[in-house]
Amino acid sequence: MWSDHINYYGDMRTHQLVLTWIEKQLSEGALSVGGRLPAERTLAEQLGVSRTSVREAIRILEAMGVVRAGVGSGPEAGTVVISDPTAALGSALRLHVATQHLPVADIVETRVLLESWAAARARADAPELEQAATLLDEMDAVGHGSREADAFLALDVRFHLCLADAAGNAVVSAMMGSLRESIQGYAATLTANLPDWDATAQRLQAEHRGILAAIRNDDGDLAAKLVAAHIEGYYREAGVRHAAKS
Amino acid sequence: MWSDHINYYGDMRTHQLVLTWIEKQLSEGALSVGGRLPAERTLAEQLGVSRTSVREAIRILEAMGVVRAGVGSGPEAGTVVISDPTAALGSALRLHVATQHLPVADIVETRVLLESWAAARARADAPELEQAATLLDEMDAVGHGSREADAFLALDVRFHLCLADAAGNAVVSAMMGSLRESIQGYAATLTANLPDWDATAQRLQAEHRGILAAIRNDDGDLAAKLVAAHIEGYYREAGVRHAAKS
DNA sequence: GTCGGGCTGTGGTCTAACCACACTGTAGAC
DNA sequence: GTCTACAGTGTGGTTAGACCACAGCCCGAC
Repeated sequence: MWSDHINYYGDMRTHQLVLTWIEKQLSEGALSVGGRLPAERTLAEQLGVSRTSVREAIRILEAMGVVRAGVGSGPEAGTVVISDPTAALGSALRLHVATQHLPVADIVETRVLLESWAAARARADAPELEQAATLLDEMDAVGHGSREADAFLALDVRFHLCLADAAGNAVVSAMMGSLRESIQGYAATLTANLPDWDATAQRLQAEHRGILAAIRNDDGDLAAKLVAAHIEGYYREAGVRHAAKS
Repeated sequence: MWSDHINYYGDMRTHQLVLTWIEKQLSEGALSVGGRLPAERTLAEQLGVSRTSVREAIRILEAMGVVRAGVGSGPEAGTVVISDPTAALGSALRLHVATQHLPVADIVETRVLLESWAAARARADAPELEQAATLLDEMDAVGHGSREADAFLALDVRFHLCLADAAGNAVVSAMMGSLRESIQGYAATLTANLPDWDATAQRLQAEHRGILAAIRNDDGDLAAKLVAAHIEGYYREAGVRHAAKS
């Protein structure tokens, strides 16, 4: 039966065999986003492995943001193929930050790099800019006080992601989102260091509008400079010495 | 006992509970790189879950490049904490490329972005440059013929990683390595498109030396330009229209 | 026609067992 | 005394089988 096939993969661990099979299906287009994997029991029987091994492979894919598992029956149930690269990169980066082998400073630096590039490259007529403008208005609308800082920051994240999306590079967008996610918990605590949140929020908003205006004026260089200053300024104010490499 | 604790995490899936516990240990420094996780059976008992769930969590960490599992006994055995962000990002990107939701063009573009930045920022006296020079000599030494192209490309990967490391940003290095890995299979087939591999290899080597010289002369801007031209030129010659976004 | 309750198929979890592996220590041969 | 062979021990790797919760579906009672 499939024993020859198994032998070909030799010393590969069982769940890796399942992963290879699924990745092959994806590459060949037999599985695509929105499609559903065979049921775990079915897949196990098809590949001649135990359900446990199939589940381990699916767990990995789930962690990678490639599939989503849902119980029950119906269209929302089963294991369906999605595509959420941000989730994968984000949790990976977060874990490695936890091991303290990825300095937060390097993450901030990379974020500046990616966002500057995105701002410089964003198209002035990108539809994402409309959404970005809406988000800025919402940020103005949130009340004052430290309690509201979280809401402000949540909108801030989406604003920056909109700018990244406007550059039209899915990889850069995903990486930016994951960088942001990986230090989200970190950034949230930073607001406590700020002497005057209201003043900071107003300054950030002014900077946001300056960046948006620069992009809409097709002044990519200016937009990139403003973004870099915006991010670095925030972390510097909150007490992170990230650019002090020397 | 731990039931209160369990209730706190409420609807969290069991393996996520294990993941949370391990990540907490990492954050607190109770576990660090080189350390060993408790044995699977022990951990299962400690956390009050089944070994299955513990294994699923460990599988995810393994896929993320956070741990390495080894059978047997002795210092090399057991589940030990490592830190290989490149592995995580690489396989994640590769999988999403397979779903065709991450265009190869975007990956190449991002690679140009990151490598240009790294070249511009690399220190002229970085020790990694020595290694890079050695790699160039080795590339010269490999024989001609398409059979040797693989060996050449393998050294080429390491050369570019050296340059990235010279910039001193772990996140950028990891992302670069993962980008390269995610399209490795893709890039290998590209050489078949080349009309004259020997000529291409010689040109690449000349460009490599030019880049290295620029970095050593502290001419970051030139190095960045050369790197961008180097990468884009290769893919263009091999038949990838990646910059043709318009 | 509407409501209720089983039926079915999905992932989620657990238990218990076995295997392969690599070291470790000890008993025996020399 | 030293070396060798081998059983012991602890590790991850894998499997089978069972049970649960969930969500949709279908059919019968009313």
